[in-house]
Amino acid sequence: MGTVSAIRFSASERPAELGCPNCGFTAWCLPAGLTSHESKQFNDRVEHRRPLKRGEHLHNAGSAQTSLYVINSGFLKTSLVDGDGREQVTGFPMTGDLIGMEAIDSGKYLCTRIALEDSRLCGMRFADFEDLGHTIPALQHHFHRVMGAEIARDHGIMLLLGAMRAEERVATFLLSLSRRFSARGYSGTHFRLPMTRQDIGSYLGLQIETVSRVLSRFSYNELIAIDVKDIEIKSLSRLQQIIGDPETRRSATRRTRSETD
Amino acid sequence: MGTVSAIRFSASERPAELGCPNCGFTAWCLPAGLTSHESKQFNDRVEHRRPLKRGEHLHNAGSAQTSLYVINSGFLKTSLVDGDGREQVTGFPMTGDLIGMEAIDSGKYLCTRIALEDSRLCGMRFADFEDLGHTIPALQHHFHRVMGAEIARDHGIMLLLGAMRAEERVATFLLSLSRRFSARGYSGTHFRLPMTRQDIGSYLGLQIETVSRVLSRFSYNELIAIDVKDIEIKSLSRLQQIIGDPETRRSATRRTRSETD
DNA sequence: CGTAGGTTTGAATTGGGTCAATACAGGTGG
DNA sequence: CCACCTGTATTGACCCAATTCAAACCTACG
Repeated sequence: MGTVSAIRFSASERPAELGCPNCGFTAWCLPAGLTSHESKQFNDRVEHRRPLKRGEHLHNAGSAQTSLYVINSGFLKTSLVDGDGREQVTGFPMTGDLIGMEAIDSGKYLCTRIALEDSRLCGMRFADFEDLGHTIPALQHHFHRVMGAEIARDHGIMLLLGAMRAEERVATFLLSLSRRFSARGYSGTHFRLPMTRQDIGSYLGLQIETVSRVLSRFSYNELIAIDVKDIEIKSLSRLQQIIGDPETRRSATRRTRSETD
Repeated sequence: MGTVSAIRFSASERPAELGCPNCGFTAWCLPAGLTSHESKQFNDRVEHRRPLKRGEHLHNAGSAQTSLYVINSGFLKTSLVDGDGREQVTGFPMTGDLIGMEAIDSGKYLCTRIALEDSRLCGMRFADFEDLGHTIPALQHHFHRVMGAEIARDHGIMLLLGAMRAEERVATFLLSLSRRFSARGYSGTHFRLPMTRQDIGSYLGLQIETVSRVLSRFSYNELIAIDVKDIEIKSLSRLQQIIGDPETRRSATRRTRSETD
């Protein structure tokens, strides 16, 4: 469960033509549209990491090293623990996501990151990353967009936590996962929830019993089919309607199918 | 109430030796430690803005121009409005704060920003800002730290919204305002709340009645003295104890002074 | 195959929301 | 100057969505 350490290959150890095979950063850089020369520069700074096993911590809150990571494959959870031992899950980063940006200001990670399933990731020291940005404007710009997107995402979660009812929160969560799986080429309607009900509850500001009950209700009303962690979304549109519609809210809340009864 | 437009002075219109008098950006740059030459480069790109009157919108959600702003003086509120007209206040930026970063990704502001009191701000087009970053590494680094700090702040609010009870939220809010006023040289124990109860409620995920009741209770228990918007914090430490302490929570919740009754 | 952690479901409880009435402050115009 | 009005704040009474408490029930893995 300890923090894993980075493995840095020297140029000689790693065949140059291989680059970083299936490197998360390489994929992450694609939208930036780097030239092959820039791409090589970039690749040389990447710290390749051994895989994280399920349950392993990438780092804990307060630890001092400041690298950014891109998830190559897998699923993590990001959580804060406040002074009183209360946990708040702030995100579930998956393949292609950049993580660790909250550490830039203080030089310490402020949250703990744990693998929800066996994962692989690539890291880069933030100082190196910033250096590259100075010589590769496209990279810099891409980085700024990703940080801006993270801030926008966080604002969306504030809306969820501050203004939505339990069913809306769960529906929003499922739709968000659906979109993220779709964007990565997986099915957006049939997938496995890699996190526990506890994790979902913490993320959504709900108790586990509430999460469980809402999922059961959605299942009863045939919006989804669910077998513990295996979920199939049967109607994206009806799930979407749950959010913000007081009418739909009422009919889906009670244990009543929309037509019958 | 409409969006104000930027005024850009040409070099000839604006006396070079004046720079930007009391420019928010100049102050914002201080921690970056720019040389005077860099500072001048920077200053030349700042778009000076006319003051915002109380109630005026800096911009609305969806508007396309993407500048970053530093608040020179004053107080704003940042809020999202979702499809169903629900408002979520995501922050109360004040003097020295950098705002607008959520627009970098999509090129559109995702939230509305309104002046809570007469304010002045300086803006800079994001593209200009990024250009300067390429030639001034210290500026770039400072910007990254500020963005990272914003992400960290947002995570803290998620903890507040997802895991705290009403009294803890209000106590956290008051302490955060106290710290921010202190950091700017104002009193950290006696200040004016520039926002309405409605705004506070939206920010904290509570109804206005709840906000009002919690403040009344704090006042009854002599943690604070409050006259509508004028607030005096009588015990920072007891306010701090509210957060996360179930014992204190109970005794402060009921209308009972800690000793008497 | 046993057990610890995770999940579901029911019943009782409650913190905060909703509804309603009143109070109050700051304009505004006569 | 006062009378009026509008938006904001406070307070009380009641209610309900979500939590808490409790009891099975899985199911994964050592």
